Amino acid sequence: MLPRPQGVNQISVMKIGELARQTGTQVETIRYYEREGLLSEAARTDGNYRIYSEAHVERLLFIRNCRSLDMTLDEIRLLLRFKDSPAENCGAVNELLDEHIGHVAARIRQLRQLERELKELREFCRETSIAGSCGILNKLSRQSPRKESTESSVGVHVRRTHS
Amino acid sequence: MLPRPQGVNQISVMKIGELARQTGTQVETIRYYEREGLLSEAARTDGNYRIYSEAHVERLLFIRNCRSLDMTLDEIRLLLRFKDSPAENCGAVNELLDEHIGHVAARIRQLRQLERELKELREFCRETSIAGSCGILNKLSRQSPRKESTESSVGVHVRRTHS
DNA sequence: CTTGACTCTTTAGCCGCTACAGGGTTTTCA
DNA sequence: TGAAAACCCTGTAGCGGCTAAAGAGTCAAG
Repeated sequence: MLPRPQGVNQISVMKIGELARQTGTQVETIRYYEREGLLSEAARTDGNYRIYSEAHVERLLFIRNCRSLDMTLDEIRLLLRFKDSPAENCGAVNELLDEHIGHVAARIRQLRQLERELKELREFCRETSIAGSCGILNKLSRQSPRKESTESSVGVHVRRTHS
Repeated sequence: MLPRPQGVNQISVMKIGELARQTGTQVETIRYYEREGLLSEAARTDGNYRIYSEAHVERLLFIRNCRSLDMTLDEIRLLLRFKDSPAENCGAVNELLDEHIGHVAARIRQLRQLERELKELREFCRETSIAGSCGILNKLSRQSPRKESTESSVGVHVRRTHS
């Protein structure tokens, strides 16, 4: 029923695995986006397999692009709404992007400060010794926790360090 | 039975709310740390209330210090183990800190790159127009998603932009 | 006809909390 | 003294953005 998937392009109807391959997305992530309403519900084959076209590739690439720019799914949802109504004014798109840039910049400032503090802390134990007299452990015990910068308490919407 | 909490210090036995106040921690967070084994199980009053001493204040401040330096609970667990066995060599403490500094530095580099890309993207729609011809939306549709830097795919353990 | 690759749905887990709901205990104040 | 308020308890669910796994169905090749 469906043309069988080839290694390369020219296919315009495909199953989820091929969509995943063409966009560098995991299959589960695609289904997740569908549940979240970023992708509309796909048509199905007789065997209940989702089927996609080039249009889905484009839309998913859009989403993945936005994600690789660290936008939230909510932000992406908004952008998609504009993409879907091309007659509207795109001022809000610019606004969203400017805000997002602001968040990234704020997070960079936070992390720079954090880096300074960590390096300062590291200086407290230049030489390896026993834990009981380790300058780092002692410093960590005594300092009072610095409060998060005003920026972040104000809701910078920028995540922390670890992944 | 317990001396009643005063606005200021000198109290050495307290309930969870006072510990929370003295350390700037939420009550639920303290109970969470206990569940996670960062704080040992607290003694209880007749009425089943947790009771804490100065030692707990110190330990919790240590934890909150580490958290404000964006360490994971796993990292903190390791540091606490060293704190609890003062005879051991603290080389691993230095190592952990160096690694953590590396992660923060890597995340800063990633975010700088991200900032550059976002600003570049922003240039595609200098003037507000209609969404159908918005340079930003068009660019996002066409570009193929840049892969995350090798650093992050290698497991930099550094979170993304939003919070 | 079997094997194996693919797909389906549902559910749970990751991290570090945070926020309930629905109770019990203690303190305060009239 | 008694009622209300403030505090505490346990247990469970939710946040975001996936990821993984269980258990079953579908389909194409040899």
